[in-house]
Amino acid sequence: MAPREQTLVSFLQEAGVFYFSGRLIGKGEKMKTKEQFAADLEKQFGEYLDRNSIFHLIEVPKQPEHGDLAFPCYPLAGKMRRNPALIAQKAANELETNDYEKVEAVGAYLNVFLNKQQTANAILQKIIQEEQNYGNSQGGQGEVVAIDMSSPNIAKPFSLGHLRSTVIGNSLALIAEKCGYKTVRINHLGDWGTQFGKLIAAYKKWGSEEKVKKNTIKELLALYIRFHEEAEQSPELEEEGRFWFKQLEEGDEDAEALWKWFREESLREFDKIYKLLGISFDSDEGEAFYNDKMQHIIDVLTEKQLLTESEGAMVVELSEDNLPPCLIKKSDGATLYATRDLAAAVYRRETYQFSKSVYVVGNEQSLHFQQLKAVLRKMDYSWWEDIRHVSFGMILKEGKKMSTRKGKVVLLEDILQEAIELAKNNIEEKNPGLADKQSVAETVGVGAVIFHDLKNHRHNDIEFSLEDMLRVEGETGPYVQYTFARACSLLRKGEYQPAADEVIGCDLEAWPVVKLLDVFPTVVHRAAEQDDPSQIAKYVIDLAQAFNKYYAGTRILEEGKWKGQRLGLTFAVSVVLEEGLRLLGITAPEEM
RNA sequence: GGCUCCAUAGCUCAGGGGAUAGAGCAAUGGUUUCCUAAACCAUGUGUCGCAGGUUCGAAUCCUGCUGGGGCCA
Repeated sequence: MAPREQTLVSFLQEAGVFYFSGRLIGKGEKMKTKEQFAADLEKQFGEYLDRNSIFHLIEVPKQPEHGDLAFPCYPLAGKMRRNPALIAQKAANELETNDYEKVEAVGAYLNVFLNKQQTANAILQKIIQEEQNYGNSQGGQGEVVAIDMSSPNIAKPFSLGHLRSTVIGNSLALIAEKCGYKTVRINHLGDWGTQFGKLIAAYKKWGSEEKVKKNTIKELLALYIRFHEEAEQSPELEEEGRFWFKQLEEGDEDAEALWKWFREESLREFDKIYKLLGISFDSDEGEAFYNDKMQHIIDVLTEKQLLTESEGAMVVELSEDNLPPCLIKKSDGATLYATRDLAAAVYRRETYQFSKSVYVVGNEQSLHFQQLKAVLRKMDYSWWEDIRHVSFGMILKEGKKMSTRKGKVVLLEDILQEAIELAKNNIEEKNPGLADKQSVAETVGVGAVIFHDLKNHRHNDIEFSLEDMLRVEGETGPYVQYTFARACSLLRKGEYQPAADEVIGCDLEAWPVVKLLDVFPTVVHRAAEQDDPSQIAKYVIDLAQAFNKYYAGTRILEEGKWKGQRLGLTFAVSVVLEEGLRLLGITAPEEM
């Protein structure tokens, strides 16, 4: 276990939160009840199982008719040499029933039903008091997480792969912040490489300033493609490209001015997307930034005698790690990705003093990151362990990797615009009186695209489907947003005022909702531990489904003694849905 | 060839030792004089890729195999 995680665990334990076998149980009534249940069982079975083992065995049944907590008696059967069903039966009879609503033996299981009034009141009060701070923790206090995310290539379209990196990285940052960490979002732009030599050459031949200004990415991409097409006929073009890259490397004014200009214009276009996504960065120091920081790396490697020569190139041998050698310098003296990333890692460590450095980069680069860590370890940087490659699957088209070539790419910006357009049509159709239609449409359209990306585990490849991305019904972002908007509408119409001292009860219909609300902090922790935003996306769907079911069956605004309580529940749901969406980087509109 | 990831309903995916394997989409039918129908309800579907092993118990853990993706030479 990494040191950082140890601090987290010990902190949580101090705070009264308990951590058992990777499962984090939030502080609160339910946990106390689980503890209590374990203690009660220990009284009966202490000579066969200790309390900790009992606690482990207790589970939350999938079927509600099996109660809120359950204890399987199979393990006892072996030790006691008795039929497990009989053990369960006997335990049910002997268990003090006044602490629980109901205790039941079903087969080998001992099922326990909690006191709904009491439990619900505790959970709902907590949420009503804490509001958006519900689920916060302080495990990362004083620590910094650096997150390498997005990192598109200059002069190329913003691909869907970069979208994944962007939204996953942003969500991980938000989750880390909720756990008390400081974060640094780094946009490691692909702004260097031989392709810029080619681009400069192509621009000098065929480019137009006006066109590039008007439509930067498309124009630059067209120039790049034309360069490759023409180079097939006239190979001397390649030579020209190399010449201009050399000029660029040597600081030729003309070349540098063009490069800077390409970079700025591209960034300006990317910013439109980032603005729509609601994401900003703390640093956009890309590959070029490390040009003057690589020699230092080579010096250190040389000094530590880690470099070996292989076919004219300089490499770090990693056979002891069962890895191929890491190329540091090519035979022509040019440095490589690895060298640049080493320089970046060192720079980030010195600049941010991170306790964790995360790279949200595709699966296909996992070997590269293994090598990076191995080399850092050999360089005696103790923090090599704090580097984490958070990988994700690819976007596929017809089962294959999407090709960026030939200009036949789907532009993210077009997808976003289409999603927004669709949302706008829906508003016109369903809620034409809505104020601020455009901004709600943006929120919902963008929400659909982000949620679609985050709802499944990062590791899975995604088959590209515009239809799926734009879907707004079922397990989607707009579904959750809609549920939130409905809850807000109820609170407005019911003129809900939070009353901290009011006791909030719970009927049978609301119980599944309450149980889900209780579990939110646990879900946030799991998402943080596993670097997995999909945990939160799935949770928020579950909660929305549970609330919609409740809504369909119960008249929340009906006058009467329970109205205030139903609104209290509605408020708690709205708080958690909004916060859950926020952690995914999605805004929840109050009306839609 | 080496390393790695994946395989669950027609499709997209949950579930990561325990009770009858679940959602969404798609299909069909129903629900609005009533809190936003982007909703809710009902109906059908499974050799959990194959074969062994561990266990009282395996979709879940281990090994092997098959098929697919990716990375490296």
